Amino acid sequence: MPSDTKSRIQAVARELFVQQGVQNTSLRQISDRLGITKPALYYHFASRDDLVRSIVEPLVEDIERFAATRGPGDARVLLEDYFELIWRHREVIVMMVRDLSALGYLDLGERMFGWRRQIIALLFGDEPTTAQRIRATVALGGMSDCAVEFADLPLNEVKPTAVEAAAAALALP
Amino acid sequence: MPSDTKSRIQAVARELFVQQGVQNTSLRQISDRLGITKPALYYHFASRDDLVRSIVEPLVEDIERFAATRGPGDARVLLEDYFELIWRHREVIVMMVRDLSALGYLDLGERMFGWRRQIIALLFGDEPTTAQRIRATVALGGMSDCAVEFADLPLNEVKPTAVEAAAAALALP
DNA sequence: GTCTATAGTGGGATAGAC
DNA sequence: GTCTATCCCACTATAGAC
Repeated sequence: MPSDTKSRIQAVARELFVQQGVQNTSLRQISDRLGITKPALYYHFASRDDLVRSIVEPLVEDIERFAATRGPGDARVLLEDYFELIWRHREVIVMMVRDLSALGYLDLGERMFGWRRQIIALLFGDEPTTAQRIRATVALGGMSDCAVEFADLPLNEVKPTAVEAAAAALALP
Repeated sequence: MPSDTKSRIQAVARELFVQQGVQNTSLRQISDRLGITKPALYYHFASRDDLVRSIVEPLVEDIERFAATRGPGDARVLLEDYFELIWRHREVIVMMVRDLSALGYLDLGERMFGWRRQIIALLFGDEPTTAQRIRATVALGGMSDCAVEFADLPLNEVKPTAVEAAAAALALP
């Protein structure tokens, strides 16, 4: 029954963060919309950063599990599963990429770089050539852009073509 | 002779913005590094936003000219020229994408959407199918990511493969 | 063209009552 | 769990002397 106050705070905060950016959203705005006062937030979260972190965490955990638990396998299936992963989290991804510098304390820049390297390793092995890394960047970055730009379309109108384009960028057979 | 104070302010500001984000950089930091005081900046720029705008402007003008003055032509050449365009501006693009929400007052989100639509029109005509728009997003977004992620490599080590991957994503012959 | 001094604002955060 | 009241801080911006 996660409709307690803590969850409601997170829901409102996520909505405001996505709409207008993390930096542009104050605790005041969040508490106002909930009909409570600013200090009340501090009963549920130790700090503003703590609140932001709690919203980004599910995405981070999902991606890290994806990159860590997967073995080498069919590249096309990997692209499909990766697309579904970022599609599930596309709202938080919008929030993240639009405000990366505001989330600097989470080291997201560095960590994203690490995730991508792991996925490239699944595609091309531990020592990919520069050309392979470039192709993988077009493929993975392009799919991310699709999940963001076509966020309002149904998944099955976007995924097949996005995966097809990414596979072509990778020069998959 | 653009080594006057105004240009030096812009150079220092751009460097700090790229390094640590726009929102995370204060006028104080900029003036300190220049060895002048904060109010001195206001002699050269009407406001903080005005300074930021002056740094983003060259990129915006270049892209808008690119999208506006070009006719339909060879798609691969278009990809090549587009890549060189974003490569030239990759530092400011890093700054922009890492802090999009801080630049909300410049309407960059909306305008980027418009630029991309114009370039897609050059590739696929005025009424592209959804599939064409998805493929174009993978191609153009993927190339942008490359310009950012491989910013330290020489152009001719990145461009050929990035363009090749983008062309494949578009399903070009 | 640059300074000193300061106004004015808004944010995050805490103390302590209820 | 939520409130009132308040602190402290950093920032943008302006006024006015030099």
